[in-house]
Amino acid sequence: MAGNTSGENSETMGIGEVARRTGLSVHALRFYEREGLLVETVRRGPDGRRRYGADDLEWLEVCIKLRSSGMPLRAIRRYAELVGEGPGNEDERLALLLRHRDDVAAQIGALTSCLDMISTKVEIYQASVTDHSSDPIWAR
Amino acid sequence: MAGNTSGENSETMGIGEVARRTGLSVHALRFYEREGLLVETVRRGPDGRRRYGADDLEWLEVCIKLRSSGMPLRAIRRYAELVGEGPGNEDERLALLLRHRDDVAAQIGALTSCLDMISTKVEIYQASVTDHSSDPIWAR
DNA sequence: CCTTGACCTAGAGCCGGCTCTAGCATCTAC
DNA sequence: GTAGATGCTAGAGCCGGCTCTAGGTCAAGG
Repeated sequence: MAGNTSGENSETMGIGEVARRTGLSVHALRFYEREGLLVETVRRGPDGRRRYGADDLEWLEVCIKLRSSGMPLRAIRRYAELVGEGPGNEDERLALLLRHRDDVAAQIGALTSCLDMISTKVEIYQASVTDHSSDPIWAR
Repeated sequence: MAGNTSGENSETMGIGEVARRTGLSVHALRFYEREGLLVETVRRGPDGRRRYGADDLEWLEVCIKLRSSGMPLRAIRRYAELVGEGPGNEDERLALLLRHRDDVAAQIGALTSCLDMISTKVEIYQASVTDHSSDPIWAR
């Protein structure tokens, strides 16, 4: 059996295992690394293959959350750079996070307003589906 | 003065005016029409130019809300088709809206969880920025 | 030995959703 | 009658974010 495919609690994982655990594709993992999202490039085994540790996994989960909340790769890269530079730039990290927090809050607000509209339409259509006489409602 | 650029309450508007009012670009407006998002193709003036009515504007606002909540153009097109077919397919419109409503709710859920993570980090960094002694915190 | 499977790099390709360009028509105001 | 604004079409281009391909390495197992 090649690699550590089924390694449940191995100290370091191959890229396939990380893909399984994070839900990212191996392609995406290599892509993220090329794009500089990973604080430091992943360590390699003596065979030149990537070996991920638990810390890498944790950081990837952070990246995934940032991405899934719409942070562009550029910004995540910047954050990773700041983290990689070590202590001393907490103010900049904070500023970046605050900006993104506002952004996410705004997204939630916008989505909530969309949800309202959709729910209103849903109610209208539910009425027109159960009660056929309300067909000619001017609903779109 | 060409067109009805400043028409505040004109019965029909040119594409530029609609762009101003919706925030979409004229390019995007023509693009949306080509893509079939507009229920029926926009009426034209005798000069061959698009004339938008208040109903078009309302529909565009719906499209904008659907788009901004992440509904793909394909789905909006489908919804527009259903609306364009007139009464009789309310069940299908409803199904489509319900699917999207679930989707939006899920998005809000995901974003809220991201917001939590970000807020946690914000707190950590706010502490480390005000209180310099907490620098060596293992924060990322 | 040879197959299988996990992994590697470099780089091309793709998809959604616009955005922009070229080249032209029309209208109004000066 | 010409400048400037507004509009038209067809189609090319762009950007972000992956995704996939080609061609190869390496280790274990049968």
